[in-house]
Amino acid sequence: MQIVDESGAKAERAGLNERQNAVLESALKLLVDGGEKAVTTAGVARAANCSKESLYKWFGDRDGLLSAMISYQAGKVRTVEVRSETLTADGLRKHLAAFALDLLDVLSGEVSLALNRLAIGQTVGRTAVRDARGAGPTLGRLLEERGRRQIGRRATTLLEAGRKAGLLSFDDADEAYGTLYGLIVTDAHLRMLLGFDPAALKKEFAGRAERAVASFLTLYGVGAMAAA
Amino acid sequence: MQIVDESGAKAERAGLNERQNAVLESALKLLVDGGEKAVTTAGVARAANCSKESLYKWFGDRDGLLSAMISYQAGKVRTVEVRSETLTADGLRKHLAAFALDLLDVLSGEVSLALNRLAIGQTVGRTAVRDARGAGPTLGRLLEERGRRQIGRRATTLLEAGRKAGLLSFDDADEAYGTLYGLIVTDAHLRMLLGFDPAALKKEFAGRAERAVASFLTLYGVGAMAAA
DNA sequence: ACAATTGCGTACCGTACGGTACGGTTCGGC
DNA sequence: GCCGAACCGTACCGTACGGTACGCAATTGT
Repeated sequence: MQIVDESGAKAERAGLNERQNAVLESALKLLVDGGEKAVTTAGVARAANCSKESLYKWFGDRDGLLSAMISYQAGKVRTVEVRSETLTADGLRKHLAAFALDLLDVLSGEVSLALNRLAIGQTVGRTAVRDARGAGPTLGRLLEERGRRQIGRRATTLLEAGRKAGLLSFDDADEAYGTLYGLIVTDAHLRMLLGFDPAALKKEFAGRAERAVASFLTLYGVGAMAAA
Repeated sequence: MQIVDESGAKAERAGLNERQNAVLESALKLLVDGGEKAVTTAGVARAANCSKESLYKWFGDRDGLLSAMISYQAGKVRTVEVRSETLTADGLRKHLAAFALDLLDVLSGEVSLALNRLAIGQTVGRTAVRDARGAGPTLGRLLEERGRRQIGRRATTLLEAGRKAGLLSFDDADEAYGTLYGLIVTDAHLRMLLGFDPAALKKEFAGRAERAVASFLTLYGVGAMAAA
């Protein structure tokens, strides 16, 4: 396989060319509406109009394919940086609300749910089914580092900005973020992973986000900020 | 709630005799340290010293076996009723702290984690892999109803008692419970499901529970109760 | 125009698993 | 002492999947 020039329009994520991304897209589609068992090498090859041999050449292994799917999807998530100065009380509240909605949106996404199910299904004990070969990091680790970490960074920087602006008060930003996360998500994520219809929960998202932010500000807000 | 060991004489849960419970115990052991793929009919039969034919006679199906495993394990969880009268401020705080610790304990249990992984792994979209035959409710539903529901009931009755005693203030008990759950668990459950070592998290349980209860009381406590 | 690379389609192999069938054995009732 | 039921151990069958090999078309470089 040769490395094609990177100037090709878009994508080219992580050294994968356009064709391979298309394959991953097909594989993700299969995963979303068929579960892990639907992601067979033959099935992916058929769905993507490529040969199994190419799959193995590109991804080395079924596990390699699965890992690539996670990395590929994670690469799609864009975090929006927040400008730390000019942070008013109402601005912070709005930013927090927006974050809450984004978080719920991401977590309830079909692809996200499918990938989480995949990674969890591969997990056993505190490691994961380890292939004979080296087989890089666990799928769970991969998902956590590429997914949750990114979102967490965005949140903590926002919280730090709030503290610098004298609007929030806390010792440990990570702990505060943990609280915020818990208030927003509660057990909705797990229930969706278990099959609860996301559509039914999505209707509550707005209210849920609002209440979570209100509670969070009650706990960590300074002065007027803490008023419900 | 506590995990009781009913190995003595009785049990006979849900129409299953002692022998079959022993088989389920073996199957759970296999699941815990081998993941779903380790629970093969032949493997269970070998581990339990029974024949495959008996497995099929008793549980009808591999899915039936998996369902029985969930039901069986869920039957072990006993919820401790709380006496609603004579509820002092400090008593409520203690009860909440105890609940928080119990919740974290249950969720971090190896068997619980393995079963959650199993149910999640079987889930696809908003349903689950549906067997040819009727095949009762989804494993995810089963797990949610027999596990989470029970714990939730205990919590909500405790919260109701607190409200009746004039110590707490909220409109919707379920919503308040959701907040409590989120404050306690945050994303610890998901991370453990993804393979994060529970032992590493268990050290924080005490502190985490305490902080969660304090935050909860700040949000929902009445008067002196709300003081950290 | 020719050679080489790439990749598709398909056929193939070994294995592992779900599910069934069968012979032998234990155990309780009569 | 005999009978039937329950059950164990094992062998067996069909299938599906991961992974590899091969033949042939298309594309690319020279």
